[in-house]
Amino acid sequence: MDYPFNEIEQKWQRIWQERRIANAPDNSDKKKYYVLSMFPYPSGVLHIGHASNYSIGDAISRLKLMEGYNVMQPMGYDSFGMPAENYAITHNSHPRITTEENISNMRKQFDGMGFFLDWEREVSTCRPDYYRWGQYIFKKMYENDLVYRKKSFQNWCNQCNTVLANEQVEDGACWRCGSEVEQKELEQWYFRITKYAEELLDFSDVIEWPERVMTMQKHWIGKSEGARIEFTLENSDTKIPIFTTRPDTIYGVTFMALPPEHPLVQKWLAEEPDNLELHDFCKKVINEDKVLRQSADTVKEGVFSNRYCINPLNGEKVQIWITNYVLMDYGTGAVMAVPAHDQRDFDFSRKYGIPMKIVIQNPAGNLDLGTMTEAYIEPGVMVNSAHFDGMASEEAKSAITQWIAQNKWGEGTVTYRLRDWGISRQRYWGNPIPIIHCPKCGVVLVPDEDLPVLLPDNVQVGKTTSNPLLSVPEWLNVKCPKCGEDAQRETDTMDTFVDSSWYYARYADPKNEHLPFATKQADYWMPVDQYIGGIEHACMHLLYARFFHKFMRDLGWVRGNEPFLRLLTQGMVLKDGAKMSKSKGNTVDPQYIIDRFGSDTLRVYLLFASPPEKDVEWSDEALMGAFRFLNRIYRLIEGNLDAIKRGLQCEADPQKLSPEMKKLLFSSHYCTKKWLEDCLDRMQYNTAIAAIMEHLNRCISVKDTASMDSDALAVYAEACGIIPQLLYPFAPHVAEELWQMMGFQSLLHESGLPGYEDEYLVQDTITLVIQVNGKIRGKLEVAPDTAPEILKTEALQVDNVIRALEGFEVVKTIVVPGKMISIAAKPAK
RNA sequence: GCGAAAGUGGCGGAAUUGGCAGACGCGCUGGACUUAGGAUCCAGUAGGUUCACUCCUGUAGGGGUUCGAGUCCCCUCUUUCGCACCA
Repeated sequence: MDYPFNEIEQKWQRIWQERRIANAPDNSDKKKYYVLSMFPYPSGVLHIGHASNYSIGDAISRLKLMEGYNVMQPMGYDSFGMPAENYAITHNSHPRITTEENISNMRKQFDGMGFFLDWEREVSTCRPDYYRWGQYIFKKMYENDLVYRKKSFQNWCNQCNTVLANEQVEDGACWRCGSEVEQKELEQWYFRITKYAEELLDFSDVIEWPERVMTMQKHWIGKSEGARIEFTLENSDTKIPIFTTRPDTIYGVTFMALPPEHPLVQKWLAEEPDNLELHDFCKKVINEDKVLRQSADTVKEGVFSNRYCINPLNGEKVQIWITNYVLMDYGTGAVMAVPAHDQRDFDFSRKYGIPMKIVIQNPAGNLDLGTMTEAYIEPGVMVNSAHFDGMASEEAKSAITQWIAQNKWGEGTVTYRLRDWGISRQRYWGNPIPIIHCPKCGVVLVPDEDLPVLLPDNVQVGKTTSNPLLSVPEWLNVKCPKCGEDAQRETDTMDTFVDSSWYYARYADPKNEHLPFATKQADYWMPVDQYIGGIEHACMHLLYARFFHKFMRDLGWVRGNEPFLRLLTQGMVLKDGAKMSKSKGNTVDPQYIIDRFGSDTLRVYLLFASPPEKDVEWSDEALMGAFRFLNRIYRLIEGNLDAIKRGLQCEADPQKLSPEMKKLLFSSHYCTKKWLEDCLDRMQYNTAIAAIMEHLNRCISVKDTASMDSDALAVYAEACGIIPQLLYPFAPHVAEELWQMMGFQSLLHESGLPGYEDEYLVQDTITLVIQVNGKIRGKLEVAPDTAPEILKTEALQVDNVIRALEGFEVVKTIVVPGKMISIAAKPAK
């Protein structure tokens, strides 16, 4: 018979709810612990990935609860965005309706898992009581010069009518509809995240983040040190600033490389309408897929501009080329090309026959233009570089930078790969940007008292070819808050990553009607102690949230520099070696598992399969193993309930125990110790569960409880009695049930963490291994405190050791306390 | 191309500080039981050798350090991930 998981799970879910165990009070004398899992997009179905992710968070929460913390684990929905809008379109409905339906469906499934979640703190980003404060934060950023509008070239999909991020363009086509992506010059709203670039590189205030994530962010931010140098356009005052990390190569500049988007190039295009070569080239390059164009294997191309600029250091005339390999939005958008010492410039100059000049000689001194097959990019000795000749090139970097600064040609500077964050989206289902465009006053912020700018309901999503917001005149047309004249609302909505950049703070004070959250609440709850989510957000959500947090800190809203102290990047649940997805048809429905085996079984399976940060391959058989495990526990306790209950009233005299009971006593304490280390220090729940299994096997192997004396009963009851406590973080329902069956009145988390005593971990005898020349040749049962000299003597008397030493003489004997005796021997003469 | 991580039985994984490799689970083999169940219980399960004791081999491959290496060092291979014209 299977244990009645269904009944048990419903019962305890009801009791937890009635007792409000997951509703964390804001004012408590207890220390807080804030556990957060990344909130889901409300697809309407809880999938195995959610179940896995949230089972980890739940285990952590319940452990911290047992430890005595005031634990908050909230949940919400990332409900704005294209998926929600498209879902509504395909279901011929409105996203507000479909989203709320989906949320209520997901909520039921969450409840079925029995997660410890504070639903009174629920947030949903598409609800006005939440997005209002996103608009408020936008305004604060605007007022602090962190928001600006910029015209630039963007990936544009004609079919979807919106800007696409680079990663949403596949082989030059829209990832969603497959139509060709164009480059469109658009005015877009940007967040000045680069202002925090330097600070975002600093992780000294996080406690435990995966090295991998920090490295990814550091690479993404991509700090490089170099110099900004101004070249002057020939016969003109126009300056062309460049950025280089190699000022030591400046005497080797033979051409200047500009991208077609460069303002100077745009100016020349306008000046020379008949220059077809230039026009065709620029048009072609600009319309190329950004991703393709930026790939390293794209062939370098360019056209000569018929113009020159002057190298300020030596006054040399330098050809200006328009090329496809320079990026407008990195550095200054212009490159001083040094073909002899940069591979890209080398390739380009060989193709177009541009001169080269060696200015750094290799250590062998044999670098020669005639024989070079690739650029020499290593350090060396300066040559052809005026008074810097003879200097080591590494040294020359700073010397030349100084020389440049002294002569006011430029200065030493730092550039980041990180770009400002384009947050404009030309879609309906997102947070409206609280801006009004007035013909007279220009860009005007919507006054606080008019927030939120509500999304109008009466749009027909998917029916218009442009942003649906443009088709709602009563929403679009407003009076300017400043001058009262006719004006229009901004129709761009915000990237949904904006919504998720501060939700963790809203949970601290989710119902606040006057502020995003009160500082008092934030002071108590922030920062998040443990954050859990997928690694795919390493350079997006996790970076954006850190940026927001630092901004909110600068406003005085939060203390501390980091939003997430500890980060756990959980693995995925795979099936047939691939991520589960509807299109592949390899999904497993958690509800199906819960109905047949219960949520406790699903949780134990997921947590036991591997350490939390690793991927797990789904296995029906292994799931059954988890189910059998819980059944075995249930049978053990239910079947021996009388003995356990009696035993709980007894105290054991350790001196009077049989060897079997001594072993059981040891097992209880040893298992608890291991469990505590695995759960709290290492967060490795698979081995914690393995420890429970081992202990369970030991308990089950003890038969005949009927004839036990009171000492044995006490030990037996303790051994069985700790199991519900140890099980609680992983299978809370059945743990509570068994705990109650044994007669305890309290809820399990109120029992505190189980403890162990060192005195019971001491064994009468221990087994030492004897090695001869690194190979195991025997074992020795001894008292733990046996002196090393005695061990050495005894080891040499073991039969097998004697045999192994025949014809050898002992050179050295090493005793590793509690572990082994290692004998080194060499052949006897 | 650059950078990072990883590679352990038939499978998921364990071995925390260099100290009994394969804990625990799945699967498999043999047996017991019968309320015939997605059951339970017992025994076994890295490979080879042996009736058995023993012995030999074994943590991707090769070398090294050490009394002792899955663990540390060097080289090679494979896989995964990230970045990929960032001047």
